[in-house]
Amino acid sequence: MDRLSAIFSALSDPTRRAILARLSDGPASATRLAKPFPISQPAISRHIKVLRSAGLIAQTREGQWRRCVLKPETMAEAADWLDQYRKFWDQSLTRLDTYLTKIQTPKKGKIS
Amino acid sequence: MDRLSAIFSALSDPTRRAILARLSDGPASATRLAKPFPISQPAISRHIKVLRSAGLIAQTREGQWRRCVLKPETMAEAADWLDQYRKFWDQSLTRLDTYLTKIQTPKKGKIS
DNA sequence: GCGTTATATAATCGATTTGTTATATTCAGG
DNA sequence: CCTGAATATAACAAATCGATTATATAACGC
Repeated sequence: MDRLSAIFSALSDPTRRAILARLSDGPASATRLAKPFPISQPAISRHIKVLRSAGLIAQTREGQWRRCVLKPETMAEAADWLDQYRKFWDQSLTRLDTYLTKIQTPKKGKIS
Repeated sequence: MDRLSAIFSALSDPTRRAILARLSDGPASATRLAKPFPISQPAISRHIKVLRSAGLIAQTREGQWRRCVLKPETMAEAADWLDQYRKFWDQSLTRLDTYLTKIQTPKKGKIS
């Protein structure tokens, strides 16, 4: 699977998004991540594996447990893709487009 | 399926992302959307259905064909979710931030 | 109405996903 | 070493996905 598909696919599960949300408060072990969820430990382990395969988190062995941390640069890849479309919904950003258009066409008249 | 999951899931397929990319150039019929792809018409029809169910596109009957258009506000929902995490990766400035910084400090200087 | 075009739906198939329980691995501490 | 905690893996079942072919629906032009 291509990288972007893996990222979006990993994000398409509410449990995994909740795990990411938890990790935005700081690193945590898999056991701690599992706590809020009514599913088994192996199920969480697989969710973690999906997130790791997509590059959204990293795990480092730390003695007995494994510390999970966010890899935000991977989320940025998804955000960058979506940003291609930002101009279609975010009128306020047309300020930027206007600015860029201006500097690209320094003296000529209408920008429209 | 919850809305955000449906959106990310719809975005997790390269064919569907290509369809959205094509629609960013303007509305198109299903047949026209299908043209670049080596898969059957029903397969495209289902991809369109997935995108429509997620709210990423809309279709309006237009005589014999159906006009597909982007619904960018739905993409904004995914972008908004990701933006919660932007602070984790975006230490430096985005283009917009750079622009806003520039106009806030009109003194000029290095463009780099 | 008829044939053509555009599109959706149904039936089906194989691959993937998500959960389960059971078991293995790996480390810490006595 | 042995026990227990933390985590991964295996084996399996049910659900979903993405593709196919065949068929249905709806509108157009004659």
